[in-house]
Amino acid sequence: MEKRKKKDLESKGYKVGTVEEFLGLSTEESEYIELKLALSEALAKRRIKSNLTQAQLAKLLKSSQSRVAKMEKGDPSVSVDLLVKSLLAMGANKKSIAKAIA
Amino acid sequence: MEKRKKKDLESKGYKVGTVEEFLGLSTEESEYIELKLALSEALAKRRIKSNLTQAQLAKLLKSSQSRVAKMEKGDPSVSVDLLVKSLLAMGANKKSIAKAIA
DNA sequence: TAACAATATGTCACATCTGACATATTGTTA
DNA sequence: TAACAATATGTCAGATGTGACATATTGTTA
Repeated sequence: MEKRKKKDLESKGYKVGTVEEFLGLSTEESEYIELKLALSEALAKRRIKSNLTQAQLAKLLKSSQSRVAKMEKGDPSVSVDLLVKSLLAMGANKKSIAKAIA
Repeated sequence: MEKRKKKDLESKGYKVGTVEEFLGLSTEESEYIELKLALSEALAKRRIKSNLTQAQLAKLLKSSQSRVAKMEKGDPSVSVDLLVKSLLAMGANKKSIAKAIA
């Protein structure tokens, strides 16, 4: 946000900061969430590109449609492990995963 | 391995191939293991650089010395999640993690 | 080489993740 | 807008991961 606007808002009593500050997240927590989200998105993209439905991908992964949906949404119940394994199962490699994260 | 030597060994009845072939791992599995190992090593490096013992790092992470040892060894009982969270807790960010993996 | 510090290994109770199912919500197409 | 396909959400029993502890092994220093 530009400084001008920030001052304006603050003068009107708004507290202005980053999303992390607003939600009370440490950079550590927000980095973790962002990393997970990056993997989620990479997974969804790959699936779309492969013209698969969540149900079809689920079968491929020996999982379920509902879990795939949660993976793609970055649901808290989904681990980074599962995301990584799923990406690898779809043909990704370390390098492409690194790229997705960075 | 150079082709010459490979032929030699094969002529003597050895089966020569990659480690993955030898262990019967799919590329998917071996990529996963390599990725985990990369994170393990990154963690150990960071700890050494910070002049911490495993016990000290454990305290920092609210974990235990034995778990830190397992993390650094890439023990199967350790998840990628834990490795990532630990790295972030030590000051790493997405970018540095991506770099470690790639 | 004895004493100590650091790291490694095995085990387990408790916590978190997972696939599966049911069901709700949101597209899509006739 | 009805019928259908795809995605999303809630729940739970069983699977897997976790910190903690005990103890073994490996380094280090006197």
